[in-house]
Amino acid sequence: MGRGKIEIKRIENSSNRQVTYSKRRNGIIKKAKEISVLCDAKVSLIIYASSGKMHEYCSDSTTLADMLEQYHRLSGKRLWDAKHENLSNEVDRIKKENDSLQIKLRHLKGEDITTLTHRELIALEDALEQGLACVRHQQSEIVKTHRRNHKMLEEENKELNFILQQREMALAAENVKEAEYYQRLRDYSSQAQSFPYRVQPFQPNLQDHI
Amino acid sequence: MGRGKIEIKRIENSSNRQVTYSKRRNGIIKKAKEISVLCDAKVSLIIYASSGKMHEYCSDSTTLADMLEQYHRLSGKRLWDAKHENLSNEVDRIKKENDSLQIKLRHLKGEDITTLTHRELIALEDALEQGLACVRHQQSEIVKTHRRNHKMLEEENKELNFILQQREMALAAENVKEAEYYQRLRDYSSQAQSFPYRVQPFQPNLQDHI
DNA sequence: AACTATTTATAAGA
DNA sequence: TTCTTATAAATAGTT
Repeated sequence: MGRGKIEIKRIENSSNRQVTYSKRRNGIIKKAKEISVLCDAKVSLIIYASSGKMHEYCSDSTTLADMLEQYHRLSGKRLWDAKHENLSNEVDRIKKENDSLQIKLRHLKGEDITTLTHRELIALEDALEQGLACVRHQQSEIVKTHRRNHKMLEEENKELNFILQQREMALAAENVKEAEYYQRLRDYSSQAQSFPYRVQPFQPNLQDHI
Repeated sequence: MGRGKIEIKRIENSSNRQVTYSKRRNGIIKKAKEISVLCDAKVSLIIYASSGKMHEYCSDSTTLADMLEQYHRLSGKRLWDAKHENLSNEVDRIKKENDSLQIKLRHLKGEDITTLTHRELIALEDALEQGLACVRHQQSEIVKTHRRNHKMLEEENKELNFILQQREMALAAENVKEAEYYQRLRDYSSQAQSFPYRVQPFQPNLQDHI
């Protein structure tokens, strides 16, 4: 449709191709709009020019995501990447694992065991007994540790008490010395000014005991 | 383009709409093919009729999945993001649940319990004890059932044996009768041809005893 | 589904 | 790109 008929094959002239692309792209999008209005249809249209530029059209009544969702439902083909599929599979796998764990857990708690065989019950009993043994062993370990700690604290206490005592005794001795010194001082001063040399006041070195 | 101009608005006549849809759908798809050949473009076109039927076109040089991948690259919009995200979250959630179940299970088996507190160990011990109690109760139930079944079989056996005995006794009685009959027969024949009437041979009815 | 009068799209040119 | 216009193509209404 135009001044001359054209063959439907790649337009070799690049700028011609570009112009035709632009015109026909608009044409298609117009047609898409028209059919979606006239016939109540949903249309999704994505066009990439060879240049890489993208144009899209999607009917007002829907979204591209909706269209693809519906595509999946109708055709069964999943358009999105393998990742999605992988995730789906993983969810299923983990859910199954989860269920089996839940069942095991319930069995160990003694629930839902009426369907178990004699053999299974024996295995379960063994597991429970072993678990119980481990738990009790661990409890006794804790008690032992507590005792050990308690003992250590006690010894430390004793030692500290001993040191304290020593210091108190040292302090008492110093006090005695000091008392004697002041007594002597009083004795000298009662013998009047005749005392010929200056006496250094006593300075107990408390730093050693702090 | 047609016998008369039409306004671009929903065609109310249903069959008209259907016909127009069909014609224009073909038209668009033809246009899509043409532009993709003439201009080296990639086109993806999905159309849903209001009836729900789907038609699609995708340039030979590509696939719908490719188109969407490119769509994502060019527009940054992931069309299935929400779903993907949901699945991811679900995987994470279930994995966490799984881990916690695994840990609980290991604890019940007496593994990895060195980090537990005294309080936790006591709870664990209680759970194990209760589990063990349930399992043992179930075991005793099974034994009881077995015993009951055994008893029933024994009684059934006894009954069958009794019936068998009765039948053997009946059979023995028949045998005695038969022997007496043949003895009498021999006695008669030893008294020569004087016996005036024909004797029916004895036919024991064994059917009654089978 | 086929026909055809008419509208619409567009190729080529400016 | 955009406008113009001759012509090809699409299609609305009809059969």
